Amino acid sequence: MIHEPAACAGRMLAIRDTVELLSGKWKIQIIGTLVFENSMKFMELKRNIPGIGAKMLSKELQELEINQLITRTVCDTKPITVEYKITPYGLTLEPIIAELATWGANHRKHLFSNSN
Amino acid sequence: MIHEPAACAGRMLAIRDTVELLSGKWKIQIIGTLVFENSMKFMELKRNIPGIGAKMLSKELQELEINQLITRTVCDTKPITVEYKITPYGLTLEPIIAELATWGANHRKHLFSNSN
DNA sequence: GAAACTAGTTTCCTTGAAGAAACTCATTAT
DNA sequence: ATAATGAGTTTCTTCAAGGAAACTAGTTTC
Repeated sequence: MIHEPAACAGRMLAIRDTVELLSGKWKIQIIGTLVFENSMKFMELKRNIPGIGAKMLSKELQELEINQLITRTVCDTKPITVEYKITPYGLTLEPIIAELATWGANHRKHLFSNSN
Repeated sequence: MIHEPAACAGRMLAIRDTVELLSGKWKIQIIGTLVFENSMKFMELKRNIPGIGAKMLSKELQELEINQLITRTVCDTKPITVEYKITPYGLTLEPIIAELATWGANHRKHLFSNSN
């Protein structure tokens, strides 16, 4: 923990990079699911993430793949299925996901204890 | 780490709660700055966060205050200044901010080692 | 009295993110 | 034949997030 202005600016840059990579309404949820389940088919993901449409799911998955956080594998099944899997690199996001989850869970308690 | 579907759904809910609380282009940066600097005036924040406009800064600060992550204190100076300060509760976001920062920093190295 | 400073607010405008619905295409079950 | 399934793509539309610029208001310095 350094307080030099330069180090601070670099830190803010890093934060912005991460946030931008995970931007979009569904990316964190997709990653969160895949970190947890390791691998899922397109339709399984769609069913698992309530409210998401095919277009959005497809788009977000493409962007995650471009950033090497997940892999896309076409499976030779009838009918064809596509398996999405988290990469080892994608798994390095797990601490972030975990912190978001524990903070959110705690926040519920905080709200409850505050609203008498 | 449980894999029951109910626990998984709850976990996803918690993640969404946190993400929503920090939604908006500037909130994480504001929190990041205030976690680091502890307290700042309106204009200091504006100068510290490149690109943000007065309207957005004001709006995001209001929302953060509503969620008790920061406090707003009018100082009796000439001209008046307003001090924004992170609350103890806001400080509990520090692990998230820290993870975002270290992941982003690491991502830079990853990109570098991957290109050529 | 003009200009400058802090801390905003107001108005007006643009653009991109997101959604809904229909469509493709290959295969297979009825 | 027709419906269903998986994995998308395409089109069309809308709404809200965000930005720019001007404005308020109180005080103070030039």
